[in-house]
Parts: sequence; structure tokens; C-alpha cells
Amino acid sequence: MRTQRLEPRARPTQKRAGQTVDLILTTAAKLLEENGFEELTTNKICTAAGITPPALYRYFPNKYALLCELATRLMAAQNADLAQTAITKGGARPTVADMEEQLAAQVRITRAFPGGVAIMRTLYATPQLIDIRLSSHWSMVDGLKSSQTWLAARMSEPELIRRLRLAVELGNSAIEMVLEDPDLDEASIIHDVAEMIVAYLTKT
Amino acid sequence: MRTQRLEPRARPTQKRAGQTVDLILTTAAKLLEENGFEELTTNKICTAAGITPPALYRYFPNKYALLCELATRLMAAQNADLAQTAITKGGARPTVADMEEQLAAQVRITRAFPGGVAIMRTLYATPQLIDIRLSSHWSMVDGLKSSQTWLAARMSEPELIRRLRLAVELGNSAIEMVLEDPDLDEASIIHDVAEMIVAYLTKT
DNA sequence: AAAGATAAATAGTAATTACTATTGTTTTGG
DNA sequence: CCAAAACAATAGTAATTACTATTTATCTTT
Repeated sequence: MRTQRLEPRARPTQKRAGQTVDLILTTAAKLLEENGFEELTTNKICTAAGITPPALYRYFPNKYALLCELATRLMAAQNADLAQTAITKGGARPTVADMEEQLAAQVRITRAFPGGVAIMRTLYATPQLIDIRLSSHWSMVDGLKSSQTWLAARMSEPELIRRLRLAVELGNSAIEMVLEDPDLDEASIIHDVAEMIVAYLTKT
Repeated sequence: MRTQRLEPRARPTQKRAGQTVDLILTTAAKLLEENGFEELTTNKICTAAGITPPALYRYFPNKYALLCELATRLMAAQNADLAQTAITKGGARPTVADMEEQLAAQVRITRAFPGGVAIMRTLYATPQLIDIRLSSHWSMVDGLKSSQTWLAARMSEPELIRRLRLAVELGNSAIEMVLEDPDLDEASIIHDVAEMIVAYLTKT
């Protein structure tokens, strides 16, 4: 194995370069969705994007860095939405309706993100991606820990963290399930999970 | 892409051949655990197993068939255990203690299976593997639907299926979580999830 | 408008990949 | 014990992979 470069050769400064980076990422996501992780190669990304390999390698040190960037952007979008609504609702007792909306929002965001569903699947494919997924979940826990003052007032911090961690994981699991299997009754699954999570978080 | 063979060139009939097949599978699992899915190649499997490519390709038509066999065997082990205890306990109202034991057993089985944790991760890597995972979950639902007579007597079949499907998914999610992150308090997570699932399944 | 900096293309390469036609070796049934 | 079947090794190959040294084009700034 050749020694892997860690940093890109250049950061995009001009507008054209920024467009190229976005084009590379959206093309990669599209191919990921169409043909899956195994079929995704840098050469195919370049061909599909109508650019050449040196252009890709100018901004991404290697193939995995590209995938990590894709994952990071999706995780950031999910986290941002969670932080948004968590802040506005965090002072009161969590409600099933709010939790439902929260989960539904995560589904919407992932669907709206180009290749989002496929990216969710690839999050298990390499150690780096597993890390990104895990730390995204922990950062959700961290955000909720601060914003959910109603819960924080009612239990110890370790207990709160433990419950939030599990809540995030189960919520995510339901989201993945719904994203993966379009035959399922999405609304009722989200409702049920929301109910379970709220009951779990608020129980004494 | 070359046309993919669907069937192996031969099934193992003699004892030696059966050993070779097992050796290939366990070696593949070991490499999967050590270096991850991306690093797994047929040539590496052969070298590590001390065999040659034609020996591998005699029993597996291609690389993906090998991975599918690995996944299928793990899923079968998990399903078998579930069926076992479900039958003995299915007549009565599900208890938290039984559910805890069930989840813990799944964790144990996966850990005991060579490369089990790594196989669980690769279940998202290709369409075929995603299918195997999904149909394994549905077959768990199917088994439980028949064995859990106490539940079946208390709700309509579609409702039962919906609840079991979600229960299986959430249970699996907790199992994956525990397998993936050794820092977590395994027992308490399993306990909490067991409680949630039992409450969900038995609620009216 | 020219100089300098940034961006992208040309034209590749070394290494690795999954996979095989053929030949030799072991096992089994009669 | 021997023929036939099953098994495995020898010795590869065509195709693909991630990636790059160098040259050319485009943009920005003065």
C-alpha cells in the first residue's frame, strides 16, 4: 500500500474550484446511490463529473477522504437540525408529537441530501466512517444534554447521558429502517418509536 | 464487468473439501475482522488460508457469494437461537428478564461466531448482503409470530407483525451498539432496551 | 494588459484485482 | 488394486484500481 496523503494539495479558493469540489461530492453521492459502495471508484467519479483525476486529487488527498467529507456533511446537516429544534423545545417535558416531528425531520433531511440514504449505508464501510457516525451520535447526545434542561433537572448527568445515547441510537435505527424499506408504514413506525423514546427518557 | 458465475463449480462432497470450505470461510472472517471489508480480497484469503485461488473458486462462484455465505451462516445462528427460546417461552406474557436474556444471547452468539462483529458491519456493504440482513429480520418476525401465542391472542396479525418487526429492529440496533462500542455499560443498555421492547409488545 | 497564481487537462503508471485453463495429486467405489 | 472421480496446485491474465509528473488554460490583481 502506498503511503497515503493526509492533506489535500490545495483548498478551493476561487469560485470555480468550489464548484468543482461540490460537483465531485454530489457526483460521488449519486454514483453511491446508483451502484453502491463497492462499485464506487475515483475514475468513475471523474468520468461522471466530467473532470479529470488530477482535479479530484487536487482537493481530496485520497478516495477515503472524499467519502469522509460526504459523511461529515450529511452528519452535520442532521446535527444542525437536531440542535435547531432541541433548543426551542428543550425547556419543557419532551412530548411524543415533538419527538415524532424530530424523527420525521431527520428522515426528510437524509432523503433531501443527495445520495443521503446511500451515505447512511456506507457509514459502516471503513473504520474512519464508523468513527464519523459514532462521533456524530455522541455530538447529538452532547447537544441534547445541554438543551434538554427539563430532563437534566430530573436525573444525574451520567444517567441522562446514558438515556440520551440509547435514545439517539434507537431513533437512528428507526430512521434507517424507514429509509431502507419503503414498504413499511413510515408514520406508524415513527409514532411508535417516538412514544417509546419519550417514555424512556421521562420515566423516573 | 465480466459475467458473474452464479453457481459454484462443485459442492464439497469429500471430507477434505468440506474442511477447505470451512477454512476459507473462517479465514475470510478473520481477515474481515482484522482489516475490514475494503481490504478483503480473494487473493489475501487464499494466502492466509494456505490454499490457491482455484481451490476457492471451486466452491464459491465469486467473491460476493463467499461473503453471502458468511452472512447467511451468522444470520442462521442468530435465528436458530431465537427460535429455540421463543418456542419454550412463547405461551406466556413476555417478561423483561426473558427479553434481556434473549438480547444477551444474541450478543454472545455474534461474539462467538468467528468474525461475527465484523460480519455484522459488512451487512450494509452490498445489495445482496442488505437483502440477507433484511430477510433474516423478517424470518425472525415470522418465527416469533408463530411462537408468541400470548401476543398473537391479544392483537390482530398485521398489528402483531408491525410490532414484532420494530422490536426486532430495535433489539438488533441495541445489539450492534453494544458490539461496536465496548465502553458502553452493556448490561444496563440491554436491560433498558428489553424493558422498552416488552412494554411496547404488551401494551394494549 | 501583463505577471503571477490558481485551476484543470494530457497522458499516463505501478500495483492490484478477481478470476481461470491446464496439469498434477489424492480419495473412493467396484 | 485400479480406474474414475474429486480435489488442489501451477502459473498465469486481462482488466481495473488509485494516483501523479508535467503541461496547458483560466482567473485575479496590479
